[in-house]
Amino acid sequence: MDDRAKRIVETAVALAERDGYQAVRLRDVAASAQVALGTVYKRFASKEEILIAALEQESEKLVAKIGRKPVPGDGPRERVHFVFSALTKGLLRRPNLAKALVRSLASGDPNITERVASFHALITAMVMAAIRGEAASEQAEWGGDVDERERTIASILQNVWFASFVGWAGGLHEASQLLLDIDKTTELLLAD
Amino acid sequence: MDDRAKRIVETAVALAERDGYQAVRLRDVAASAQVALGTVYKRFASKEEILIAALEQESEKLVAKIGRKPVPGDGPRERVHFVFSALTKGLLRRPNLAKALVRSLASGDPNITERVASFHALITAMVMAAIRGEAASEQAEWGGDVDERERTIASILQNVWFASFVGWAGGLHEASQLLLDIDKTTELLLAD
DNA sequence: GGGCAAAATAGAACACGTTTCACTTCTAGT
DNA sequence: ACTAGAAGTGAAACGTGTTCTATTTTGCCC
Repeated sequence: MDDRAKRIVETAVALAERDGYQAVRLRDVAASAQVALGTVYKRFASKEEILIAALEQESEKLVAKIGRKPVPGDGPRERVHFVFSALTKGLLRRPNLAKALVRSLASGDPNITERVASFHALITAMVMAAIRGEAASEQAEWGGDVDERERTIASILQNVWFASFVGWAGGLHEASQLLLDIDKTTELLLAD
Repeated sequence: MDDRAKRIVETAVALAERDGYQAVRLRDVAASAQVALGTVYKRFASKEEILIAALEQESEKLVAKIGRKPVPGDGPRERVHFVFSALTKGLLRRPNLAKALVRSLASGDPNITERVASFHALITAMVMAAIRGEAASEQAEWGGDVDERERTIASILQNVWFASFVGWAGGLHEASQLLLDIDKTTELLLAD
């Protein structure tokens, strides 16, 4: 990502953080990033793509924070709780930004399908690492020997978290519900 | 809902069915429903509200089809499968419409929060009925004696289905994945 | 340091959701 | 029937995502 693209994404993040999705007006983004509107569209095909790039940037930061070391905690449940707690807190520190990013994730825009899939895969991988008590970055080293049951459980947890996240973003419930949902699910799916 | 409102929603459904969310242009809706644009906005606050009204109409039809009789099937798993299968097939019969409706469900628009919550509650209630082998419409008769564990399981299944539905709408996977996700989840959560 | 292709720019223009407004038609109560 | 207020209409206008174009600037090769 070149310099201008970085400025564009950072500006979009700043605007979303302050006032949410609708505040990311591309004319404002361009002006604030000291770039012409045409340049924005040379780098990004749409507003959604800018926000997905922002999501990628933010998730890299989160992974850097919590994905390096083996997940702490005495059992799978505790470790899964830890990962989702860190993820959720990390994102909800800036709720307006978080809502804007979820909105892009759930937009259904066919042009960002691959990147949405990558995000989901990233979360699933982190959850699998948590179940096993490994560091998420070890994922790359695995052979093909992933336990199918663990993958399924991780995927369910990822789906529950995502659905609950969308629900929070839409005002269905408080942020605390996110972890409640995850905890209830792990209680039924994982040994202590 | 008065006559004009009905025509508006029906027109929106027809347009979404043919060409998806973006094809529901409100000027076209108004023209096709033989109504002025101002009248559309007197009935509905936004495009999202029209589509949510369409979702309510469609889910009523689905409930009428599958919610009247006790859910068929020999065990909770089979019955849950039946309900989600019917729901999914019913919606995916018109994929463009289904995508448009999911998009509204996941839009995060704060003005439709209550109706999104109602939809989720409806699905959850149907799943609980399926677990118990009852008819969903019996729900109203229940006292307060809902089994907390069953409610939790139903809610998890609802979340998984919704997340998978959003994934399908965004091109992440085929429609068949929806039922696979549900079946894998019930295998882990419910006795046969 | 001149020339050229690629990139960037300013700004107009377009599409569509949404709002507004001036005017007309209904409808209910008398 | 008459009238006041509600509802509907048609058209214009605005905001913002997106596209387009003519012009300028930049980076690079000789």
